[in-house]
Parts: sequence; structure tokens; C-alpha cells
Amino acid sequence: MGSRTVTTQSSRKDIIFREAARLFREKGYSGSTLRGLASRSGVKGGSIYHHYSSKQEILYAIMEYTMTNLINRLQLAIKDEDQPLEKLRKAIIFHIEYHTGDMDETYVADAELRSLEDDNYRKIVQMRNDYEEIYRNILFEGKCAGKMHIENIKIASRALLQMCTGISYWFDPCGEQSISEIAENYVKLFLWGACGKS
Amino acid sequence: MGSRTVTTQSSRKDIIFREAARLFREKGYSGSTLRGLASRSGVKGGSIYHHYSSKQEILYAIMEYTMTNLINRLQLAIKDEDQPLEKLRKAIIFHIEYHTGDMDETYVADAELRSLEDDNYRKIVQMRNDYEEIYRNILFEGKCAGKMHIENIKIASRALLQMCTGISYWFDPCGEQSISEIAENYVKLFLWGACGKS
DNA sequence: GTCTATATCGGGATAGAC
DNA sequence: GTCTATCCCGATATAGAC
Repeated sequence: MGSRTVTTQSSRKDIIFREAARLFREKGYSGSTLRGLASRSGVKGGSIYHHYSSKQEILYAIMEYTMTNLINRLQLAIKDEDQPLEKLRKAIIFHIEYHTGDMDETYVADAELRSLEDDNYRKIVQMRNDYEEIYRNILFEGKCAGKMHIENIKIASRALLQMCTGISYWFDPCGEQSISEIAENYVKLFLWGACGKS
Repeated sequence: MGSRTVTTQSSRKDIIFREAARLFREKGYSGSTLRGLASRSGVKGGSIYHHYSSKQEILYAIMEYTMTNLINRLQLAIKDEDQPLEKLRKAIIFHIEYHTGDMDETYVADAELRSLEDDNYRKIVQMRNDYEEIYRNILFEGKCAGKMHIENIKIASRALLQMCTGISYWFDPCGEQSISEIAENYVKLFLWGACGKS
């Protein structure tokens, strides 16, 4: 997204981007129409094509932007931490905070893989794998250091991420629980389980 | 689904039902066409309407059938078990086995809520809530009995179900790991966490 | 119960004026 | 940079023959 460094103004392209994420989240990619997107963005149908060359390009832009952000910021969030348990904790919290902060984009990035055309599909799958690999590495380090007892790292990392990503399916920013409460709850749940130390 | 009690033959309606679940899973409800469904089912487009009155009715049939099955069979799976931990174990295993056995139907039931029209939507949301409530009750019993240390039951039950449902997003029936291996792995993970007893 | 033919509508995308 | 007008296609659904 071409966010300006100084001004607080959103360009029309930014608005279309944001509204597309919201619309795709609500109705799915196939269920969304460019006329509907135009209407929410305050323009008429044809004007979309001044900013994007196709519907598919909008979807790809959302997913590429989201995955790039996820990977870069996750690396930033854990780079100063050596202790595996603490590293995992920071990674989990980052994932949850990003997924509850940019809920529309992350939901789309998570749910609309099947709507990508071949080339786009390959690129995003690759990025998703890169992201997950960071979590697998953390679990692997923790296991080697004897801090975690994980039988199968692939399974555990998937379970962890799915459990955390799922928060954005029901999280209500106006609800009673704050993000950090929920996040800490998930960290404990994954580290110590339902029967572990309270 | 009108499954016969004796014969092994699938009626055409059953075939359409099954192929619809497969198609909706691959392309999403909005992304699927009745022509495509007809083609996979071995009939021409118009013939679908002899069995179902609309595309929406097919989607609802899949979701209603799946949710009914889930609720009934879950109750059956845990009805003879009093011990909370063992009850939870059986419930988790049931959920995973059903979700990996009828992958297409359960995926659709999980992902296509937004494609349901108002009345259908309300009914399925109600059923989904009934299903989740059974899990919440198990966690509640376990907590009261002092067997589980769960801060927030709503959060924990959602985390659990999302983590388990997610298996059907990547599970490969031809892969190396068997369902029961994966299921036991998940049970351990949820009960004891990544740092608990191995 | 399945077919062919068709009505009707709404979608993505383009062209050219302002 | 946005608009209006339009092209073209494919979608759901219906009607009536076989």
C-alpha cells in the first residue's frame, strides 16, 4: 500500500485497497463485485481500472502486501530474543496482534488462496511457507534446547498458527476482552495446555 | 442425504450432493457453477433442478446434514464417559476423525456460513453453537472437578476447535501420518502444551 | 428423470468524453 | 482521475419435449 510518510490523507487507491479487503472478507472474492467495491470506495465502476488493471490484481495486492508485512515484522519482533520460550511468546503475540489489528487483510490472505491464479498462487504459497518456517524454527530450537517437548514440529506449528489465526474470525474490537488478554491466554494455552500449571 | 439402508448404490441426488461438497470446497460457493456441478455429476445443467430447487438449497442441505451429524455423533461418542479428561479426549478424537473423514462436507460447513441466506444462516449458526456448547460443557466440568486449569472457557473451546478443524485444510489421506496419530498428537498438545510432560 | 433451448440478469472489462 | 455508455460473456433458473 502506498502509504504516505507525512500526510494522513489516504489516496483513492488506498481507499479501494482497504474497502476491497473489507468486501472480500464479507462476501468472499467470487462473491464480491467491482460495482460494489466502487460504491463503497466512493467512485463509479469504471474508475477502479485507473488504479488496478483487474479484480485479480486487487486480490493479489492485498495478499502480497499482507504476507510481506507479516514476514518482515515477525523477524523484527523476535530478532533480539535468544531464549526459545520467550522468542515463541513474542512470535505468538505478534501474530495475534497483527491478525486482530488488520483483520480484513489477514482474513483475506488466509481464506482466499484458492481464488488466486496460477502464478500469483505460487508466489503467495511460497511466502506463506516462509512465514510458517520461522515458527517451525523457533519450535525446533526450543526442542533442541530441551525447553519444549514437541513430537512433531510440523503438526505443532500448524496447530499453533491455526488456533491463533482463528481469533480474527470472532474477535470483536469493541468486546470485553482486550487483545493482550486474549494473546497471553493463548500463549499459556499453547505452552502449558489445559492441564498444565495455572 | 437419503442414504439407502440396504443397497450400496448412490442415487443421482446423492451424487449431486457429494460432488457439490467437493466443488464448493475447491472453488467456494460463489465460485462454483451449476453447469460445473452438473458436469461432475454426469448430467446436464437443467437436470439439477429436478433434485434441488436452487443452488442455495444444495448448500443448505450440505450444511444442515453435516451439523446434524456432528451433534448427534458427538453426543453418542461421549455419552458413556464420566471422567472429564477422558471425555475431552474422546470428543477431540471424534471431531478430528469426522473432519478428516468427510472433509469436503465439513470444510464447506465451516467456511461457507457467509453464503447462506438469512433464514438458513440463522439455523446453521444455532446448530454450530449447540455443537460448541458441548465442548464448553466438557471444559467446564473438567474445571469444576479440578482436572483442568482453564482461565476462559469460551476462548479455550474456540482455540481447541479451530486448531482441530484446521487439520482438514492440510490433511492428506495418502500421506505418511494416520488420522489417529495426528489426533493423539493434538490431544496431548491441548492437554499438556508444548512444555508439559512428553 | 434427463434433455435442449432459452429467458433474464448481472458480472468484468473497455472506450472515449470531460 | 472520474464519469457514462456499452460490449460480451457466463450465471441461475425455467419451459417443455422426450
